[in-house]
Amino acid sequence: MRWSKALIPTLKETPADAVAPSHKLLLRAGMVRQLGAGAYTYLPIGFRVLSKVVRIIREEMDAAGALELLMPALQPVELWKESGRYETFGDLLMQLKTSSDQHFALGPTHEEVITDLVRDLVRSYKQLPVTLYQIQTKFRDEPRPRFGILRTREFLMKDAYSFDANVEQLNDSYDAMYEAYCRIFDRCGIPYAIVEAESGPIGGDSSHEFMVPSSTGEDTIVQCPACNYAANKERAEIGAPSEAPAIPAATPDAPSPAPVETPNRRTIQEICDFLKITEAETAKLLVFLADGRPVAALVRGDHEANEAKVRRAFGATTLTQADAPTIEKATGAPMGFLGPVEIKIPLAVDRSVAAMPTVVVGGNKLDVHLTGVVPGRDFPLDKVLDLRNAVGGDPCPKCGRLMVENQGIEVGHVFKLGTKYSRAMGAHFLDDKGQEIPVIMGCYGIGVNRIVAAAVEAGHDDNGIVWPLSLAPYHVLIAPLQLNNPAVMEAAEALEKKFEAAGYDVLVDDRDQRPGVKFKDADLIGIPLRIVISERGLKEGTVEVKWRTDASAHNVSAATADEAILAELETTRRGMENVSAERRISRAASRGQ
RNA sequence: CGGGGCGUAGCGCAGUUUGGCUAGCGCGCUAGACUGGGGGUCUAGAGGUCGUGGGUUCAAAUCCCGCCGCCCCGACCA
Repeated sequence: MRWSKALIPTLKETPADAVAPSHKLLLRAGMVRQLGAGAYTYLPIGFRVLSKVVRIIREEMDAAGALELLMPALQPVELWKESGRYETFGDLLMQLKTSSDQHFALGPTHEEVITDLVRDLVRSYKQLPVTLYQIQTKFRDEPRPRFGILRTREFLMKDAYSFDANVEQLNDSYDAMYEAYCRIFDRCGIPYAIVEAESGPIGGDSSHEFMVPSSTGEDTIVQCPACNYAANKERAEIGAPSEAPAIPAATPDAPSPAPVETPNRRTIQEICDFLKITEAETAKLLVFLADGRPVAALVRGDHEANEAKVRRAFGATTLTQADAPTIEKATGAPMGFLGPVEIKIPLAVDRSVAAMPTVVVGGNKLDVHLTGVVPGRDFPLDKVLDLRNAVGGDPCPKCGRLMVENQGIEVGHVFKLGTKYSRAMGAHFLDDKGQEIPVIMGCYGIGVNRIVAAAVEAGHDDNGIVWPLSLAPYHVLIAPLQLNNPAVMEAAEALEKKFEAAGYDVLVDDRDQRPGVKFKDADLIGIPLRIVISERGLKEGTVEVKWRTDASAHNVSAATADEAILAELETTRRGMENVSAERRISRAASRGQ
C-alpha cells in the first residue's frame, strides 16, 4: 500500500476533547474519528487494527471448538420482558419503534436471543455441550460515554454462550473459554491480569475478568504481590489482620458511651470536622433491604460497604439500599444519626469495626452521636464478617501479604450463568434419563474495541503508538527518501514485493515529504518496523532498519537487505509466539497440579 | 441525572468582559520556488450559516432568553 493512497489523516496537534492517551493517539494517528458522543468511525488503518483483533479472536474461538453465528442487533422487546431484564437493564437498553409501532431494542448483549434460539434447537442431551459465538456491534445507551473508544454507545463485542447438560460440562466449557481468552490476549501482545469478579448467586470462582493494567481503566482491582490472588475491588476478600486480635477484650472499667450534640452533622465528613477526629475513628450504619427485610451493616467511616458481602452475610438473594423513610420506620432514627447501640434490626459488623477499642457512631436520635462506644459491650458482636470493599494495604485472603490496588481496563469477562435464562425462558432438554431439565449456560464477552484502546494505553511513548506486531495496521513501513531517484524507488519496491510475498503487510511512504515528517508520522502511527532507503545509504550499500521499540536504527547490507530484514521479522514474530507458547505450557502445568 | 467547562475554517486557538468597518493567528490544504535525515523557508491562494432559534439595537461572534451538541468530575455501568 502507498501512503499517498492510504487515507491516513495524521494530526500534528491533539484535538482538545481528547484526554486519555489512547484517545489522543488514535485521533492523531488518523485511526478513528468521532461522530458523536460514544460513536466512532474507524478510518482505514484503524479498521485494519480492529480487523486483526477480530481475526485473532475468531481463530482462537474456532480452535476452542466454539461455533460462529450471527444474531440480529434488532430484537423485539418481548424477549427482554420474558427474561425479566427489560426492567433490570433499564435505561441502558437502546429502544426504538418501527413505523408500524413494533417495539424493538438494539441488543446490548444476546442472552435472550441465543436462549430463544437454543430452546427451539436443542432438545436432547446428545446435542450438548455446544458453545456459540458471534462478533457483532452492540448498543448501550451509556449515560456517559468516555475516554474515546473505551466506553462507547456502540461497540464491537465478541459474545459467546455455552450450553451444557451438567455442571461438569459447564466447567469444561468455561475452562475452554478461559484458556482461549488467555491465548487471544497473549497473541494480541497486551499485558493483562485475570481477576476474580463478582458473580452473583452462583458464587465460587465462577466469574473472571481479564484486565489490562492502565490508569485510564475504569475498574479497580486489588492484587497480592506475593501469591497470585487478584480480584475486582468489589469482589476481593480481605484477609484477617495478622497481629491485632479479631475482638479485643472489652475493658470493663472503660467509660460508658457519651452522647454529644451534633446538630445537623449527618455525614462522616461533617462529624469528623465537628469532633476533630479522623474517619477511621468512626463507624457508619447502613440499612439495606435483604429480600425485603430491613437489616443493618456497620462499617468503619473510611470504608465502603460491599453489597454482595452484606447480601451473603444475611443469606439473601437480593439486597437493595433502603430509602430514608424506610430507614426511619425500621430504626426509629433519622438518616445520618444511625448507630448500632440498641438497634432494632439484625446487625452485621465489619471485622475492622469489631477490632476498634472505641468508636464514634450515630446515637439513633436526631442531632446526637455517641463517643467512646465499645464494640462487644455496647453493641453485640455475634455477626462479625468481612463486609467492605477491599483497598490497597488490606491483607491478602490467601497469604496475608498486603495487597496493592490498581486501575484496569476490562477487556474480557467469563461468567457461569447457570440456569438463570434457561429457566426464565424455558430452554429445556431431555437428559439421558428422559427428564426435562433446564440447560446450563455460561457467557463469555470480549470488548474488541477495548483491546485496541488497551493496546495503545499499554503501548505508546512521547512520539506515538507502539503496536505489537500482531495488531499493527502494517508490519513494515518502507520510507524511500528521494522519490526522484530511480534507484531508491526500485529498492523500495523490491523490498515491498519481497515482504508481501512473505506474508507481511507493507506500507510505502511515497509522499514527497522531508524525512523528518516521514519519521514523525511513522512513529505516530506506530508501525513496528521502519525501513529507510536513501541515496546516502545506497551509496554506502546499506539500508536502515529501525524497530519502533528500539531507541536507534541499524544498517543492513543493501544487497541482502530482503533476507536480513525478513529474518528479523521472523525472529520477532516467533518471539511473540514463544511467549504465548510458554504461557500456555505454564498454564497447563498449573492446571495439572 | 447533579456539578464544572466549552462550541469562531479540517485541527489548535485569539477576539466576547466594555456591541462598531472586509472576523484574525498558527498548523494543515492548493500552486510555485528554494530546501532535503527528526514535523524547513518564502511567495501567492482556497477555505467561515462565529452550534442553533428567537429577542434587544442604527449595528450582535460579542448583550438577553430558549434549544442542541461536545468534554471533564460525580452518580450509573447485567
